[in-house]
Amino acid sequence: MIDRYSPEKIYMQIAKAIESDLQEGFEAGDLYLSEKTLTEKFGVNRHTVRRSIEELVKQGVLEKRHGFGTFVAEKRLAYRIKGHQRLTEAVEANGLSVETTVLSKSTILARGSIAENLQLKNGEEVIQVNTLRKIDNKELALISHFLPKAFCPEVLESYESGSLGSFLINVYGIKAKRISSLVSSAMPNASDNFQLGMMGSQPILKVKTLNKDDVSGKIIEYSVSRFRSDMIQLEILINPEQP
Amino acid sequence: MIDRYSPEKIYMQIAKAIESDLQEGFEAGDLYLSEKTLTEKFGVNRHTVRRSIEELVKQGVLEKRHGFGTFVAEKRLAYRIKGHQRLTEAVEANGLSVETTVLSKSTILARGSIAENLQLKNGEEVIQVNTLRKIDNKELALISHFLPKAFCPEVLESYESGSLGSFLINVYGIKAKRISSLVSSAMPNASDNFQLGMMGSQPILKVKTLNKDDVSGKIIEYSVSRFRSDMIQLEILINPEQP
DNA sequence: TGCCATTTGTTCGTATGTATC
DNA sequence: TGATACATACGAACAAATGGC
Repeated sequence: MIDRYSPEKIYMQIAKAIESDLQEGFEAGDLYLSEKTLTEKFGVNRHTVRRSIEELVKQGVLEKRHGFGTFVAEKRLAYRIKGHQRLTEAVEANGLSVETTVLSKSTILARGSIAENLQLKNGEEVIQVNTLRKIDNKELALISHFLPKAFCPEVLESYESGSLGSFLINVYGIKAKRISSLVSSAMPNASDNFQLGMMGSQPILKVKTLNKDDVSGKIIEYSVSRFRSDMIQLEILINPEQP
Repeated sequence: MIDRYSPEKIYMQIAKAIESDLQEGFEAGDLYLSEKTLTEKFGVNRHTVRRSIEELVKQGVLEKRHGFGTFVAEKRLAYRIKGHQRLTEAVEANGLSVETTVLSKSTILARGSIAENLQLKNGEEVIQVNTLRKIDNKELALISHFLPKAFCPEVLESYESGSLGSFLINVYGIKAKRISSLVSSAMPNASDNFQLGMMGSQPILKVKTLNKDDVSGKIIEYSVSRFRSDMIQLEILINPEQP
């Protein structure tokens, strides 16, 4: 099963063997074989097996839980978010509902990129709201919203759940419209990993969004969203109605 | 220096120690201490040092080269690509030039997502061109272009370098216009890593783009770009000229 | 060219810690 | 509490890549 004289590293040979093994007798969510079992099956050291599993975890094929075992990773659908839609609208267009949890609310002082994006002076008060979005009971995104406090102080007191976009419409009659997004990709930090239920081996898609009041044109929200990359694709349509 | 009775793992203590060490006496690009030196400095096993370095590589703080050593990672600028621009235009707008290398050209038969996106039947001939884009002599992106062979067979024979967009203008008088992009994030495979000069610990930003002929409206190119996430941010402006 | 020292990469062995059920 | 499984750490040896001589 293992060719010790091959130029291909043993841990890579095992990783490939496990991958084809998975396609034959395992389904997503199944508990996979223990390190000990694999060690005996392939006749190698436990560290070598661990190295193989590490590769597959990095590829998103397997997931591990300390003290319990190794699983076959769930294959997740990718949701398409159209450029001009807000997250909630886009997902609901797919017939799914988004569950929003407010993780924290606080007042901070504007500085750096937040001040710059909201067009505020350093030191002006900003409301920060952190929310977790779930679809189908699976963590999808962590969003940090930043709003000028002078503009919508009620958010700090009254916003508890649901779409922040809807809240702004209901309370202020303001329809936030996205004017630009900055998309990048990065590895999640420990806190992101924890809150998104990730294993640390998959990247996140980071989207910084600027929303303005559709009527006055004033910037009312800057947000930083961190999406699980295994659950989302952003679809960007370039000026679809223009000649 | 190391507290063996702390609940914090030794490799994490060392990772933090190295990180502050870097801020004091090292600059980006510097060769860092060898594993052997660190082993002696911290009085731990080499595996433990390697585990610490692994963390920092994952964070993008350090980079390694087999047989040579460990480096302090370069801090790279993020280039902003506006939604409606082609890559070459956008980067040149920043006063930089893009170097294009054609890695391979071949004819393949349309199937799956390629057939679907180019609106071709399964089995129709498609030209695939793989290119590497560099800025400032640094690898930025790998792009796989797919074009219907019936439409532009000359690409296979004559396209050797430079922007593919310019080639299409020069030879056919056709201005390709991007109509949609699908953005996602993933870990690179071994080949991507190699060609982009990456170390395997950083994600890539994947952009699937559909381009049509501005005049006839016919779809003429489908491309899949893999950007180094440490060098690029995509800037998306949503219908900027509309009310 | 080839050899050598250095450095990172892989593999084995062993022991102990920690989480889960 | 005990059994099982993954996590951390130490020690040793050899492989593979690099750069200099």
